[in-house]
Amino acid sequence: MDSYIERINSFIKNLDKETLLALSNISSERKFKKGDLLLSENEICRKSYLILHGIARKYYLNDGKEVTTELYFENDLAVSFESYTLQQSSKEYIEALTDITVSITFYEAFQEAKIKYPKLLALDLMFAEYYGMWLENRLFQFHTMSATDRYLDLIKKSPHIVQFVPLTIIASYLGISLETLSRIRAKI
Amino acid sequence: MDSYIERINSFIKNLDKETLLALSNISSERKFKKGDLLLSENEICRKSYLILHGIARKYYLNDGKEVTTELYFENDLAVSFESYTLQQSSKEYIEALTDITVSITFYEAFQEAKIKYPKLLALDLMFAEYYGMWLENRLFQFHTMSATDRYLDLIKKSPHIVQFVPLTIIASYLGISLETLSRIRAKI
DNA sequence: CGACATATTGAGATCCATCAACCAATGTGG
DNA sequence: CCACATTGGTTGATGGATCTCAATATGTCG
Repeated sequence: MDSYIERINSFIKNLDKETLLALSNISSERKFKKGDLLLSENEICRKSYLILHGIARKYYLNDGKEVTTELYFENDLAVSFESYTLQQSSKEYIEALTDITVSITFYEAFQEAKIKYPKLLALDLMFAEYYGMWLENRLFQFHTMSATDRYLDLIKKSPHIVQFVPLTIIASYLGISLETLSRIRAKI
Repeated sequence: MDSYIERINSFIKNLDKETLLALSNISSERKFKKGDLLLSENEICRKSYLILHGIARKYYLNDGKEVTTELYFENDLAVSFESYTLQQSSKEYIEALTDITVSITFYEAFQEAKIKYPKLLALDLMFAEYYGMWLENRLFQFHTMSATDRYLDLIKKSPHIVQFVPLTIIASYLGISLETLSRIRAKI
């Protein structure tokens, strides 16, 4: 499943020049400061953000508490999936955890480009498929693994996460309390 | 999000005749008996199954225990997503919970048809998007809700499930033990 | 009817959340 | 440069949710 990202990247690299140009024509670079919100609740997610540099996260509020749903690093694509897909108001926030640089593509422009360049449609499908597999894997973890095992799996597969992301956020990403995470770490 | 299914159905209805014909040309109907496996672990999922009548489920084995990941009813599309997408061997089983009738479409034929008929590519994307949103919602439930709340949500949104699916399977679908589910039901 | 799958109920153990106190590092205004 | 606030993390005590094991009940089907 991990190699699917490589397949996507090689698909992008091998796009014809025309399609690549069309894609770059509807994308633009921008910087955000640590703490900035790229998307807020109740906004419609009209842009996708390709993280070029830095770290970001997606979260929602549940009973006033932040629940982190995804952490973004270099080359990750950040969107609030449901809000973006349905162009409806978002339940989620996207926040810069460090100063970041992103490549922004507008939903509307991408939709139009997909009609003209079917390869972009295929690319969109690949992104959706990758996200689906990623979600399935995450669901598997919640369905079958203990808090400790989820943490161990995280540091095994993504050791960089623990280096750069506060434990408070990691705990919420893993669906456990900060205190439990602290105790898990103490035991290892 | 629920209305997205309607959008997909109306998209299908409004397909041009040529595309519809192409689609029906690569599909065929078949019946399975209760208990039959449509897909086994270690097989590659080379077909998608549109449930025309009856009930099915998808599950995997974890420590020898069945973990149900999805329940299928009329008009649901059954595949092992990762196995189907990557054409790699499956970790999951698909099983008929009653006698069922399905419409089968082969992966290979559909891939070819998508190239010739870009609207099928768009349709494939819609299915993937719908599945992604469904997974996000399920993840939300595991991330934030108690066993009781997950059960209440299930009977609210899908009362038919409880009528036709054994509690053992519902418990595993909800990620709780059969005993806990039994106690939850007793309390209501 | 017997046999096997399915569901209920009880008792005890375990995992994890919550509440509260405390600590360390960092940053800021005076 | 200090005093103090803020943020992030640790540790302890306790309770609740849920699991596991075991016994029993109910249902279903040949």
